[in-house]
Amino acid sequence: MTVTIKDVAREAGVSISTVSRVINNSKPVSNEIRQKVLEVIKRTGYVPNPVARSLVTKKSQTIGVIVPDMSNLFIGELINGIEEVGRIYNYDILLCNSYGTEEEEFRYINLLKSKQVAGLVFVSWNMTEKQVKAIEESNIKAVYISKNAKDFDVYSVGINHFDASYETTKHLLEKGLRKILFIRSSIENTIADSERFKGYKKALKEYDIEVDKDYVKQGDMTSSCGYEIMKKVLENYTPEAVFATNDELAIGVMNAILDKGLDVPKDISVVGYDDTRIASLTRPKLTTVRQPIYDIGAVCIRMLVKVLAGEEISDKRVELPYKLVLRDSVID
Amino acid sequence: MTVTIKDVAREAGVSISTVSRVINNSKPVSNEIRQKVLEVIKRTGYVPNPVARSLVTKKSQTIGVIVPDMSNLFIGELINGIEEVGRIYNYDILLCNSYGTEEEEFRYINLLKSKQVAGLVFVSWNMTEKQVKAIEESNIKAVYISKNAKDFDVYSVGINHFDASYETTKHLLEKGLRKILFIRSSIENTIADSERFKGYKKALKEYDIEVDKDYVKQGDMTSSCGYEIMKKVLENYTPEAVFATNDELAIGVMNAILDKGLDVPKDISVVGYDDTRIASLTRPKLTTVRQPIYDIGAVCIRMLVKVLAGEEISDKRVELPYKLVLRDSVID
DNA sequence: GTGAAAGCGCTAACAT
DNA sequence: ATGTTAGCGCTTTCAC
Repeated sequence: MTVTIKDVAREAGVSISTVSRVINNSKPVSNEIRQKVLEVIKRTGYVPNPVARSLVTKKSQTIGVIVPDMSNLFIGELINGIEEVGRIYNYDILLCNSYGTEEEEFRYINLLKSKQVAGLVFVSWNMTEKQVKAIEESNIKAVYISKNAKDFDVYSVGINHFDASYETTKHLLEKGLRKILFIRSSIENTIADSERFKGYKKALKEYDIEVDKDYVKQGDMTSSCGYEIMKKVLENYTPEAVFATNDELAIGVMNAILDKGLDVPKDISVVGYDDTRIASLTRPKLTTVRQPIYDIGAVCIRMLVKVLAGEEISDKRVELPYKLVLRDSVID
Repeated sequence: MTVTIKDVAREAGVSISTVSRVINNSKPVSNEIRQKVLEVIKRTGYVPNPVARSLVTKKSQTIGVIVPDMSNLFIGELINGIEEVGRIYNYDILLCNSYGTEEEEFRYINLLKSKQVAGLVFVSWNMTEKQVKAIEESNIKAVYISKNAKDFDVYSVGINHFDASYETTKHLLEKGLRKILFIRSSIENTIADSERFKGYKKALKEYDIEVDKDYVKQGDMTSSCGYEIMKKVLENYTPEAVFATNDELAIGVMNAILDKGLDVPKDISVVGYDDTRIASLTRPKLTTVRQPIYDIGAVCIRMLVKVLAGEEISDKRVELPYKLVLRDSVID
């Protein structure tokens, strides 16, 4: 049988409240009794029942995490960070895979509410006003991770995509590359131009280059999409460089170029985004914008813990350092 | 305020027991009253509190999943399957990342027990007797996913690694390749030769080739490990083919060969294992053993649900079909 | 077929 | 500083 608070109380010759006080440090207990209780707890191997605890406190030690796809290196690494740091604060992770569909996201928000999760980490490729509304109405404290989280008045963690994109584009420009194809994620949902696109535009402008519509493509963030886009582009014209907004996309692009018999980077330079593990596995190795993915997850959960504790947060948006990692897919 | 069973009872003019009966279908309720209760539930948007429910039933609708690494394509895809199918059966996923360390695994087993999870999916690269013991003692029903799960008398899902490995090695042999380097995972923990290694040996034997110790290497399952192993090998001798027991490893191997100025597959053929998403992203594309990863997860959770329901399971070990996927990394 | 009541293991007033 | 007690929201005997 599992040992309960009652057993401990009886065994230690005290009331259950005293035991409760000891395990929660909620009220002063004389040192003598505390030691006695602790001893019994240790001896019996008592572990407080979190379910009973949740029932009365109406809070669990569980944090819901909604992600758009588990089989994605970015998400996986993110969860590593969320999970590991969450564990330090004694929180568990209840994982929900929405596959990026709004319907599922709403279902999960309700589910998590009924589960009385303490808080929520909401990860999305592109978040919307509607989602924020739904989460706010549920009264679940949340921290967001999304490319466009900056556009909302919510707690969020990420990098400065504008700067990163600007710096990357400028790097290509400095290498003498002019005709730069930009591949962005499909923008349905997003309010305005993405930060990344803005950064791209700013860099071009500094070089007095106009944004050519033919040089801005969009699609989902998969390698096959990158492959198809690039294949089609190469049938019509040949850019000098491609800036893809994630690594998989970039690899798809690179493969399309390679399969066409062209060389990367000699004929066309390619740069990716994220620096997931595959970025250094390709040949040529991919030059890419490194996001500190694990840290984003870690900081995110720390932020949530703070919010849950009612601590004051100076800035709702936290931006971590990024880095343009120079490898072999951009001409030197 | 959230609406409780009491509210529904009052509103419907019945007792809470009756409400409980209709929501659980646990005992007959007159149709008239049932309709009335259902109507109130619908109108008020009542959702039973799963926490309170767990407290009394001592079971939750949560399934614990212990994995060795989230940022791994194999694991990610597996979780997709587990999560999606689990959801169908109304189970949630409580995710635990053990980083492959025994200590964490044991901590999680205890944690999950205290959380009163309904069941457990235990994923490990290489499971041990000790782990099985710990899980059995915890009394949590579990299904295992591990290369060597077959060696234990537990519920498990996977593919027939012996056959797959045999077929793959034979394929290389048939292509005229003789000096085949086999890279296995580090074998501490494992009782005997792995199924995969046995398959490799059987194929060699059929061709009257003796297993050469220099041609069997081991290490962890990362690309960098594969790279290092291969780099060192190439300093001493040149195999005709390499059979790596996962894709990342294989890609590391391939890169070491490429970086040395040799060609894949002309100089050396390489074959991987798993067919994760990166397998078709490399150039040359990787020939590999496809495991139906998503399905393994899906079948696994279905099996667990059955076990939890007390259904009879004809065979504790379920093996799904695998397939040797021919791409470009093996000479034709 | 339905209701009253006990109790799951715990926390948090309220007493003392 | 410690004990008593009332629930948290639900399931489940046990009566009727």
